[in-house]
Amino acid sequence: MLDPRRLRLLRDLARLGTISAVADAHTYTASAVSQQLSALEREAGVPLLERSGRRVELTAAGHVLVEQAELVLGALEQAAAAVATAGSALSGPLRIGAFPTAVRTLLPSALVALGVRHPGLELHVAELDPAAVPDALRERRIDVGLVQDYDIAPVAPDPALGTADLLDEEVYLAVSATGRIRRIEDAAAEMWIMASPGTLCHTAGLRLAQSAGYAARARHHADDFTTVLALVAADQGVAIVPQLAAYPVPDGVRLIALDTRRRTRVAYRRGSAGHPAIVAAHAALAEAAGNWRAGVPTINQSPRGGDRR
Amino acid sequence: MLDPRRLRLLRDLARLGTISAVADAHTYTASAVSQQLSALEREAGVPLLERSGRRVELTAAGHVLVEQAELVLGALEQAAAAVATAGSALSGPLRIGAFPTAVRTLLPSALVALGVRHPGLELHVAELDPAAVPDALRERRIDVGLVQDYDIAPVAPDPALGTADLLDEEVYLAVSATGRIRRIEDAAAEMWIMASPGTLCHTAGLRLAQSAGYAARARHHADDFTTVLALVAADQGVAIVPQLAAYPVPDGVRLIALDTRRRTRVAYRRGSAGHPAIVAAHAALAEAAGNWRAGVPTINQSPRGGDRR
DNA sequence: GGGCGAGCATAAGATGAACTGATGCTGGAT
DNA sequence: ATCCAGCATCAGTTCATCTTATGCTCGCCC
Repeated sequence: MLDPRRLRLLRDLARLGTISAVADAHTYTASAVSQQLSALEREAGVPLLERSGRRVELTAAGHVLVEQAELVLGALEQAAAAVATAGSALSGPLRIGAFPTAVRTLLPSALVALGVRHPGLELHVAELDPAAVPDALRERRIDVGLVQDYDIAPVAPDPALGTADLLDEEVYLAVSATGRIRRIEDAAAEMWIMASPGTLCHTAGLRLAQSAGYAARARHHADDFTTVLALVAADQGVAIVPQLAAYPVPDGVRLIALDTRRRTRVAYRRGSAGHPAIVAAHAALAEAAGNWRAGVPTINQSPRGGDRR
Repeated sequence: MLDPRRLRLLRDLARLGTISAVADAHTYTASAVSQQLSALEREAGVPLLERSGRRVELTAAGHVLVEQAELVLGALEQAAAAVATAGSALSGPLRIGAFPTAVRTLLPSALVALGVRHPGLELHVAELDPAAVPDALRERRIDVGLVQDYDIAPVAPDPALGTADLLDEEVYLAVSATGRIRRIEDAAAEMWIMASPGTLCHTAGLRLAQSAGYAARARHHADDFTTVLALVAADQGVAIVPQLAAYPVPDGVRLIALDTRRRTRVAYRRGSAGHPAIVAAHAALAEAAGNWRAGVPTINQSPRGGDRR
């Protein structure tokens, strides 16, 4: 009988490309992964890997088994969800991964709500960039995460995940309150405060500037929007800031509405949508998002923006 | 992540009723099964069992998980079949369970064919009564088995198995060549040589006598048809004998065609129909059955029998 | 071409999980 | 009341998984 833990390793090898990368992802040594995959080959009765230079590649049979592995792992997720639904009370760990702004703004009240409604749950929250959420879910480091996309930086859906809508936000150019900038086009000569390269915020910033006809000149990199806004207030540059991070607007900062929006979704492993802990987490987060939405203004004046509202 | 070996134990507990029976079926101790099921409860996060007198019963959540377990186990079988199909050559064990007459008549040539076509296969044959085949497949003691039913003793399909047609045989009353019996109705006063109670042959024999208006008087029990026919030839009684076991007809034995047939099917775990080893085994057995069919006569004269041919 | 590091496979050992055997408790049948 | 069935738990044994060490091949860069 094929072992699901080994199937996961094979699946992740197909995705990550090297045994070392899989070992890192699972906090194992490469040796452990190598031996487990050899054991899987013996179980399967056919070669699944072949040496290719320093690396290994999947054989045709290996690729077939990766596809089947997704079905098996999905069935296991569904089984776990079904049995949790049938149980009378939620218990056990629930690991939530969220980006820093959400941890600051949404998670406090969501955790309180979850703790009151389901005292048996062990709640764990970790800060995690949305781009890292799919891997963390796949590798079972978290059970629920937050993923995002911007109009101007769309993200393809990941087939291993299910998602549910949480937030749809305006996006602003944050500028000094004493400056003369009226539109993003006026910020060509400004210094930009950007997120770390590789993050979606960074990509979105680059593309927004490009849409306005120039390449953003990055002077600072900061991922924490509280820090970003403090720099803007101190006249150290301009920055792209989503709605969730913009309020309360610090003194010295003015917001200019932009022609894009950011969407945030709750993500979980496909098959686990019905798991009551996932359902509960989504409900608590949605409630927190609703409360947040009720407390912040909307400043987008564009006809397109209006249509969206 | 739920462990499939534990899911199998839970599934088998639902079917067998006690932890001791599951332990016997898996050649484990009850203690090992108890501990593994406790571990499954911890994995699942809900109680799956509750004490009921000396025994345990499944909770509602336990029943839900048993249903899900069948899906998971089926997905694993499919994965194994798919990867075996993708491999270039068959290798590994193939365990075939067959009733003694089939082992004697069909298996020799089937094994030769398999050995020639797939030298990487490790072939294992065990004698196994058709009534025991479903459990043996479920418990992975065998990979392919032979199951049967008679018109007069139908057997409900087992949802955990897939099957494929192999043989459709005549059924005879074997009597002494020197006797005066012409029909089964004439055998009311005869001593019967019957199979062991609990076997399908035994049940079919009882029912055939009942259909002829009397209760068969069992004097001997024997499961080996070679022995049965020797006893008939020695005038020790009459017996129900299927076509596969009847030929070559020993001296001193006469066959009377009966108004029922026996069907034999190749059985395997559901989901594993596409496994090339199963495909190969079925093909080899079907070929052997075809060869056997070409070498034996048919003596059934009844219109209904003729229709069937 | 040589040196260095990446990447993997294998062997030996350490650690954790699965299984056995012993024990004690509850229950069901006689 | 007695005996045996059935299970849960504990302690010990056995087996599986993971780590560490080692050696090999490959690929990149100087």
